[in-house]
Amino acid sequence: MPYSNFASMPCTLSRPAALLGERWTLLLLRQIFLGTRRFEDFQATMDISRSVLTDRLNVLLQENVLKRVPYSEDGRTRHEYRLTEKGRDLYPVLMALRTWGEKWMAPDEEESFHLHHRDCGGGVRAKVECTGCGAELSARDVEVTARQ
Amino acid sequence: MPYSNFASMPCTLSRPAALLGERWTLLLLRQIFLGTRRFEDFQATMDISRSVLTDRLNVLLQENVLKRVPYSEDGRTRHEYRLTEKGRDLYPVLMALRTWGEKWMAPDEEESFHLHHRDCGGGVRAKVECTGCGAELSARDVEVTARQ
DNA sequence: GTAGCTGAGTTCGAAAATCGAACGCAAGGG
DNA sequence: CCCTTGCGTTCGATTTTCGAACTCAGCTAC
Repeated sequence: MPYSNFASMPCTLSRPAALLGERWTLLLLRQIFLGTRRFEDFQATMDISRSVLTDRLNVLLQENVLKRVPYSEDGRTRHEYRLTEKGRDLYPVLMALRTWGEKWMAPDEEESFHLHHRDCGGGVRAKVECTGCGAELSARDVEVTARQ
Repeated sequence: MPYSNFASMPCTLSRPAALLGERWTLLLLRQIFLGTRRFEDFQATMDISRSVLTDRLNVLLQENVLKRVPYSEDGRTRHEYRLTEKGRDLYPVLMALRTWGEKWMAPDEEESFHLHHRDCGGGVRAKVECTGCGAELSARDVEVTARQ
């Protein structure tokens, strides 16, 4: 099976993993969550090649993670890339990566940006929770019943 | 900046994103969390090319996400790939992908495997939480203070 | 009106990553 | 011995990515 076929696998983990597991896609989403919206700005801040950037943006548009929104500047109409609701819902994925990165890849390093809850100023952390009892879960607390 | 340089960026989100954003890596981790441990089994279930599989396993070994553990079978010593504590801590990342996949990529589809909390039988869900007040957070509840 | 600038891509040859198939190798079994 | 198994390595062909140049539309200045 080529990599691209995972995009159509009947598995709710494989398909997101294949989509976000393409080179640049996670880094592009990071940049978007940090507020970048325009082609030129992605290109400048990430130093990605323009053709690959075009491709990744188009994939995310097609998946309805991003939308192109027109706006005016100097009387000219341009477009910017913004998250859809589906895209905004990827926030836990990015935060899970960051929570992991803070714990395991930067023990005594300054964060390059700081996040806090608007309402109370608290920090931000991703976690896995039981929908039944509300307990926080680790891999070992969870049983897998495979169907394939 | 080439893609690989993100591996040394001083950002606790970029570096995990660059590591897990390599092709196959997320799918490989999925397979590991589902219990696959041996080279041949990865190769068979994912149909990844052997050389790339070798490379990805080595990267994850080097990052200390996986460890090679000897075991005996038929009196022969072999090795299997298992998660370290650092690796097990990636669980929220995978669960965040799955939570997203269930909501947005499979509205009326059977799950290909089922997960439940050993203790109470409940379902599993990833979320982002405020470390101050404990509220569940979405992207819009969080303020970013960039330092770069 | 025409020359230049700017944002947003497109094109294309070179370089890197991935693929698949064959090969290597060590340990056991027959 | 020769065969099998698990686990890789090697290598030539294909696919992706890279980087630099090119295009194009809509202003802005002259």
